[in-house]
Amino acid sequence: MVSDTRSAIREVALELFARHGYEKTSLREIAERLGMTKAALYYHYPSKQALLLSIIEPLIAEWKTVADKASTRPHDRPNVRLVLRECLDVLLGYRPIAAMFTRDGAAVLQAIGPLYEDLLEIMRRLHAWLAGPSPTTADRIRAVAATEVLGAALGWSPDMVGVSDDDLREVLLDAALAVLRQGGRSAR
Amino acid sequence: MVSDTRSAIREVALELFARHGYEKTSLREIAERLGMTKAALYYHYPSKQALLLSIIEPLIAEWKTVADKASTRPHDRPNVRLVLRECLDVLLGYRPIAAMFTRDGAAVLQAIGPLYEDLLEIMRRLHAWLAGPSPTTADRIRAVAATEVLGAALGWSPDMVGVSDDDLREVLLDAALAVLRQGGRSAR
DNA sequence: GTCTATACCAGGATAGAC
DNA sequence: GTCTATCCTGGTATAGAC
Repeated sequence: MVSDTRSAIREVALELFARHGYEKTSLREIAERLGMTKAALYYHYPSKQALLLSIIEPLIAEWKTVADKASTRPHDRPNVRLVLRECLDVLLGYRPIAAMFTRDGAAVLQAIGPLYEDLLEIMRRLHAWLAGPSPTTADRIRAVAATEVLGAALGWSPDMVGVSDDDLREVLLDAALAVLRQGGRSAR
Repeated sequence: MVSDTRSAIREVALELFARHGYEKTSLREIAERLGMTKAALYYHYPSKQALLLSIIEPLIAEWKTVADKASTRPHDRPNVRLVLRECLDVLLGYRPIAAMFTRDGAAVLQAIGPLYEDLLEIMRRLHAWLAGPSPTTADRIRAVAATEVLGAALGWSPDMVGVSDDDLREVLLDAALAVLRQGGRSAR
C-alpha cells in the first residue's frame, strides 16, 4: 500500500493532538507509539509545527475550495443555503481536525505560519460573500455569527454528544440562515 | 494601596497571555517585565497554571451567577432575551479573558483543572434552560448554537475590528434569539 | 533513504541561602 | 519576599550507522 511512515505518523499525531492537545503531546510520546525515536520523526518532518501543519493543510484547502466556489455564485437565497451547507460538510468531514482549531487555536495559528494570512483571507472572503453586496455593519456581524453557528457542530459541549450528523446538518443550517435573515432585506 | 505584587503579576500575565498565547508566554518573560526572576514568581503562585487560573476565575464566577439567576426564572420570551443579554455582557465585560478561552482552549481547560467539571455543569445548566422545558434534540442543538453566536463578540475575526460594543450587543442578541426561535414553538 | 545516539538549549519547577 | 543553583522534560540539530 502507499500508506507509508509519514501517514502513520500523521495518524498517531492527530489522535494524540486531538485527545491531549497539541502542546501537551510530546514528540517522544508520538515516537514511542510508532516504535521509533524522537529523532526519527525529524527525518520525516522538520519540526513539530510542520507535522501539525501537514495535518491541518487538507482542511484549509477544502475551506479555500468552498470560498472560491462561493465567489463565483450570485448571492441569492438558494446559494446562501448551498454555501453554508458546504461549510458544514467540510466541518463535519474533517471533524477531528476542525475541532483542533477551536481547541488549540493559538498553537494552530502558530503552526500554519505563512498560511495564516491565506486563512484569514479565505475567511474574509467567505464572510464578505455571506454578508451580501454593500453590507451594513450589522450584516457583517451576522455573517461572522452565522459561521460561528456552524462551529457548534464541532461539539466540544457535552450537550452535543450522541447527536447525529444529520440532525446537526439540518438544525444548524436553518439556524445559520435564520441569523443571516435577521437583516430583514432577505437576500435578493 | 492594596494592589500588591500579585495583582501586578496577574496584570502583566494577562497582557502577555492575551497577546502571545498561554504556552508561548514564558515565566521568565513575565518575571523580566516585573524586574524579578522566575523563581520569585513561584513565591506568589505555585505554578503557571495556577496563575492562569487566578486570571480566569472571576469570569467563571460571573458565568455561574448568570446561570444561577437563569434557573430561577420562567422560560418565556422576555426572560430568554434577558439571559442572553446577561451572557453577552459577561463576555464583553471580560473580553480579553474570555478571548483566551477561545484562543487557548486546551491550556485553559488544563489550568482550571478541578473547576472544569463546575464549568461544564454551568454551561450544561445554561444550555438546558435555553433549550426550554422538555426540549427536542433540535432544541438542544439550537441552545448550543445560540451561545456560540454570542461568542462572535470575542472578535478573533479581522472582519470584526472596529465594531462597537453596542452594535455587537444589539445584532448578536437578535441573532441568538433568531436561532432559538427557529423551533417554531416560540417559547411558551 | 531510514534511523540511532547524543548533545544543546529553553522552559517549568524546587531547594535553600539571604 | 527575592535570589542562585539545580533538575527534568521537551523541541531541536547533527553525526554517523545501516
